[in-house]
Amino acid sequence: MTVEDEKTIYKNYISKYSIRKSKQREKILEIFLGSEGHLTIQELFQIAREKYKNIGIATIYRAMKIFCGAGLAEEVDVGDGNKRYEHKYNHNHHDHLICEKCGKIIEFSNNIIEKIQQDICNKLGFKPTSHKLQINGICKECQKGGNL
Amino acid sequence: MTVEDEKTIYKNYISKYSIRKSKQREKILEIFLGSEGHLTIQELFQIAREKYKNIGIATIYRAMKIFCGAGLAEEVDVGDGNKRYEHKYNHNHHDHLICEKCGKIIEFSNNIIEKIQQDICNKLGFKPTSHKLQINGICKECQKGGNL
DNA sequence: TTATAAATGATAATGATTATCATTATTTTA
DNA sequence: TAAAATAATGATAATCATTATCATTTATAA
Repeated sequence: MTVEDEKTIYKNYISKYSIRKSKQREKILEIFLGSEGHLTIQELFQIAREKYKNIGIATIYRAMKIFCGAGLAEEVDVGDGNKRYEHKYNHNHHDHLICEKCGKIIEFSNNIIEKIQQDICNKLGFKPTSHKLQINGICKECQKGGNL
Repeated sequence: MTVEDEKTIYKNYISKYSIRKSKQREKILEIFLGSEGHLTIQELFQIAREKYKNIGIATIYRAMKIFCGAGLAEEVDVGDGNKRYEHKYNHNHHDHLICEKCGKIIEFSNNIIEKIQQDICNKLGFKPTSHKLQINGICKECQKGGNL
């Protein structure tokens, strides 16, 4: 079961770096693992508040940073001024289509694009560590006027 | 001469939208047109201050927004928390390699990548309005330890 | 179990951007 | 051309996401 794998990765990570465990952080991990999509800090905070009345937003920030370090989460910046987080473990690299009307994020991936990027880097002697491709536009549903 | 073309575009644009002319904004336009690279608001502000002692930073923000509207400038967000501006007139679309050490921005473009993006959008019924591809990494010079 | 040091929650600080507003400058029009 | 109308400016307050601080709580090691 994937969630168990991810929890194991988390446990190994905090053990390796002498990070102490905390009930709050484990609750945040559960919320994150149980979520789909690309949640913002604010969204995670609101969900966490329902389950842990006094949790502070700083704890969400701190936890997500740790999950990113552990390879479980990845920041996604769609340019709306909010950091978002998506699952990274067992998820292949992908790119994003972002609907400017409804905010929906559609994932896609393409091997040829990846390959060309590698070639370009090789040619320039540039050592890539990460890359992102975002296409902004209007999704199929919103073109029909579905989401106004 | 390209700069003259751009000034003409600017004049036509402000005329069309009943935007009044201002010495400050014209100075900012000159600085922007005379610059290479991808300047931030702060950088533009500092240069403008040298030539126009009392200019306010809000005026830089306002001017760059107008230049974007006129199709002369385009915002570039490399994820460092600062908006940057590059020339748009007579510049084909291109993507960016960003060096994580020295901050250098290298431009590139590739027709095949563009074509594949179109195909993906067509397949999904997604109507693209813009897109950006950024590759982060270490540039050739910094790999040699040149920029530490 | 006690000493230690990390984690938390509240909130202050930061930094980029936007809004506000009195003043100045540009246009319009009489 | 002069006066009226209104946009632009500069200073600065407001906003908003994120980070830092710090007293208190909690987890771990001795």
